[in-house]
Amino acid sequence: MNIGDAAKATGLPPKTIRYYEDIKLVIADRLENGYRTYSDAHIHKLRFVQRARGLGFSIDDCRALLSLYEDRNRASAEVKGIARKHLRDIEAKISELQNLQETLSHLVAHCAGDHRPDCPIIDDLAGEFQGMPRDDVKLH
Amino acid sequence: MNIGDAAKATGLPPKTIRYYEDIKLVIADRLENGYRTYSDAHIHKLRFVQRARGLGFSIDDCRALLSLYEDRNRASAEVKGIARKHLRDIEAKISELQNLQETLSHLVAHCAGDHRPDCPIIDDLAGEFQGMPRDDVKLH
DNA sequence: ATGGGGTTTCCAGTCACTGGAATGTCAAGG
DNA sequence: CCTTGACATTCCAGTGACTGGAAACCCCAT
Repeated sequence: MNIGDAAKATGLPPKTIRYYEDIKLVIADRLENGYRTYSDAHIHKLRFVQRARGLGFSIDDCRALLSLYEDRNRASAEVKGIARKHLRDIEAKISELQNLQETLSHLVAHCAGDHRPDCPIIDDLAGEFQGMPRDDVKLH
Repeated sequence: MNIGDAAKATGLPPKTIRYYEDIKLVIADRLENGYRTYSDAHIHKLRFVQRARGLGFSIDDCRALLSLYEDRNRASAEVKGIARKHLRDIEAKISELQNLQETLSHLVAHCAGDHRPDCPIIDDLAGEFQGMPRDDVKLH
């Protein structure tokens, strides 16, 4: 199985598979002609990485998870630790984005969005509130 | 006002301010000795960009918003358009992250997280469900 | 004149790829 | 046997938005 078939089997682009080899994440065997060749075990690992990336794990997380995956004697606590940390990151990101969403949707709601130049969005970005006049900005 | 004071006034690191000049976002004047010098108008623009970036607008968005900010005759509709698109992006990102969160928190909840090797997180990443045995993965 | 802090430029690195160029290999068809 | 086309290889560069570091320059106080 060479790289094109591996790409079809995993859904990863060939470029990405080569990249994963470059960074020593999943290393293929080579045929005599120099072509990469993929066994079922390789395909499994690539799919594993693909799923982990799809869940937003970093490449370094994937590296750790992959080595835990290959270790029959690992403790599940290690895996859970990585996953929990990632979950916390996701939750932090969500609430950060929700704050942005709230701010932005207020701004958008209060902007007439017509031909007139008055715009609360711009005013907010400029740091003016309650109709404070804007400093005259000199354009050069 | 040179770059260090501009940094203090805006909260942006000097490196970032230089970078913004590099990409022609906010261009300082120069003193005879080659030092950048910042007027109040420059500071306003930098703060404007900082706020917009803080709301997650891309540099390209910032560029557009900044030129609208400088245009007294702009229509607020343009600004609203940019902000609404950004809001849609944020909302999409939030729901994507919420899906991840749900999946991951289920997985974490079902993982014993102890010394034993059985781990539903790894099993899921490996693509196995309902206790299907894992293919023997040959390690090399 | 010396020291310390600020400033300049330029180059490289981050993360996880992605695009493109130049070259090499293989199987099928004429 | 030769060509064609689809695949493969490597290497280099670019993405976004900075950030770190090196070498050199400038200014002010002692």
